Amino acid sequence: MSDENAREKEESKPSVSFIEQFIVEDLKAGKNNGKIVTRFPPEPNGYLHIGHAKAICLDFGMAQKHGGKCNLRFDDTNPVKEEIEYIDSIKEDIHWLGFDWEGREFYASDYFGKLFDFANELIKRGLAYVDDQPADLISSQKGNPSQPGTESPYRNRPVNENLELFSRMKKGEFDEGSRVLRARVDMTSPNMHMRDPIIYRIIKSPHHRTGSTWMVYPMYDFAHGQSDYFEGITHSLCTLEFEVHRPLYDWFIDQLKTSDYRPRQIEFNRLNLTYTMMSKRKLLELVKEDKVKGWDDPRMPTLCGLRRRGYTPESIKRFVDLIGYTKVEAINDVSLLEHAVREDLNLRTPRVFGVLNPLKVIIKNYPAGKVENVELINNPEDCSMGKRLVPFSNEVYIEHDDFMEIPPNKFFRLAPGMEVRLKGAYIIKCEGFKKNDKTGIIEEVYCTYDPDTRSGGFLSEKKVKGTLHWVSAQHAVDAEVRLYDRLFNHEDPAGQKDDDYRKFLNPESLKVLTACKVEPSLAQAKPLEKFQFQRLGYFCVDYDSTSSKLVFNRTVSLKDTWSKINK
RNA sequence: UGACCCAUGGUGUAAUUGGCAACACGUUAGAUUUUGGUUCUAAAGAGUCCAGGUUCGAGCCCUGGUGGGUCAACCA
Repeated sequence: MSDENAREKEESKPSVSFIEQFIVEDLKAGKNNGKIVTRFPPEPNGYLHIGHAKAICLDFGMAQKHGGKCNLRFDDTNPVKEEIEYIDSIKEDIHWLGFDWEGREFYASDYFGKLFDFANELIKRGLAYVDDQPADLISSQKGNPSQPGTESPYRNRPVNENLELFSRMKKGEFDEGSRVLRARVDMTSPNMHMRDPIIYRIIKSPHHRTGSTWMVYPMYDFAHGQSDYFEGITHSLCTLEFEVHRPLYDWFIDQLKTSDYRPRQIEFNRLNLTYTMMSKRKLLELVKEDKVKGWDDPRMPTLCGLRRRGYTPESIKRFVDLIGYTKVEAINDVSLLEHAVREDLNLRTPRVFGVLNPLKVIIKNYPAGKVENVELINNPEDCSMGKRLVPFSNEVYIEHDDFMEIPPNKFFRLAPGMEVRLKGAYIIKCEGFKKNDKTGIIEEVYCTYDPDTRSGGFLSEKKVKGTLHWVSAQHAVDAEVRLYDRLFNHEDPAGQKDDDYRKFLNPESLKVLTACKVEPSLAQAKPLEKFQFQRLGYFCVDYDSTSSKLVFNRTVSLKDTWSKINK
């Protein structure tokens, strides 16, 4: 690339999402005193997944880029679904991604008092009322999207009565489901959310933070926008399905605001990935039904699952950056995510030798008992990562797939009469092999080596078509390797209605290889340490295996051009 | 028979706001390579859902269609 091109490429500005355009316009117009404050508002009812990462990158990223702040706020308005366990995992995952809320850790439950006061204020203004009807009746009175609703008989209840009933609801004098507080908006609105939405319901389960102080809890619509307002949020970024909630969001803000300040809700498209399912509820089912081995199962799209699988925060952020934010309901190809992780791992991981499916090669003319340490470059992409010594001897393991008795065309590896280089060591030639007559399985391969072809040596320039990775048999470290395929074999299990996603579960999604051999240097590898097993893919050391062996999770395979040739 | 939102190569996004449709992934071919990886080079692939309109000029603005999505939890 010429200097000019390089400069041009570097200078070409990254495209700016429509959201960022809105933000820049607002800032320019001096809205909200020219400040930007965002928030990331998870409900603590599950683990964060890569879809949340998309939101996190936007919420924290926009604030960071435009000199603002981003709060962490737990949307904990429904005690029956929420648990403290999730709060800790959420915080850990956000930090892992590399974002920080700088101590601004808030909870919707912090505002229960203010929210309650505001509800009473609405009642006094004739904008809210207690409805004594059961859920199904209220629901049917709402009509349907093409037919207006009808008003509740309690809609015009006197203010004092409303005030008293609501106060008694709060104290727990009534049963769950017996009464609700509704905003008095417009039963004929074409927008269902404006048809006197329920804003408070009676729940008697204790809340993980406020205990049994409250017997009434605000609904999402009555908590979210107001919480934004209380925190001084300027841009409330959420996913597309909340678009129809925006008029109601604005309606409450209108009742609440006392100055020019007002938060603005902007919606963007949710992340969908092929062969992946992102519904928290269904992910929870997978965990509970033991379809996977926990929230951090490396096949899960959760951040802890991806982390355990070997994904880096950088690769996830890069991916999010690549897919962008729009209002189109897109389905993103997992291959783009895999590209992002390969791109990152290629630069940062040391290359090592590991053999997943060992086949013993005996080098007949190499002195038994002799050991040479051959020098290998840890990472050709980054020479600062140095070199290491790997022991070589007369018996080595190679990949079973790297030998074929009858090789097809363009097979560049070992076969009778063929020569290959053992990377970093010698060129060897196959002179014979041992085959089990009953099973037809090749059990050993016999070779000779050419002493002059040692890497860096006299005839090291000699070319052969294939270069194999290997592990000295006597020095090899036993290891277990877990290969993960996609969890679903359907491109879009997320699009399936109800619980259909189960029938797309891929029974082949986990393969455990227990006879693997890896080079001795790996004996000291630490949990979550990442490597590229030469010619095999990127691997990550697992952290809590039940196996006594070293366990590796395969993050992702290398791009495999051979299988394409083979087809 | 409603309201709101959306529509650009196979996929995801761009298009200086009305000026020759670009980038990434993927695909194909070639070069390099002691990883069939990486890197590099090239190619194929959309004329922007449809029909009108405004304009010298429309992916972008207007009108009308078509297709898809969201909304009728005391979930968020």
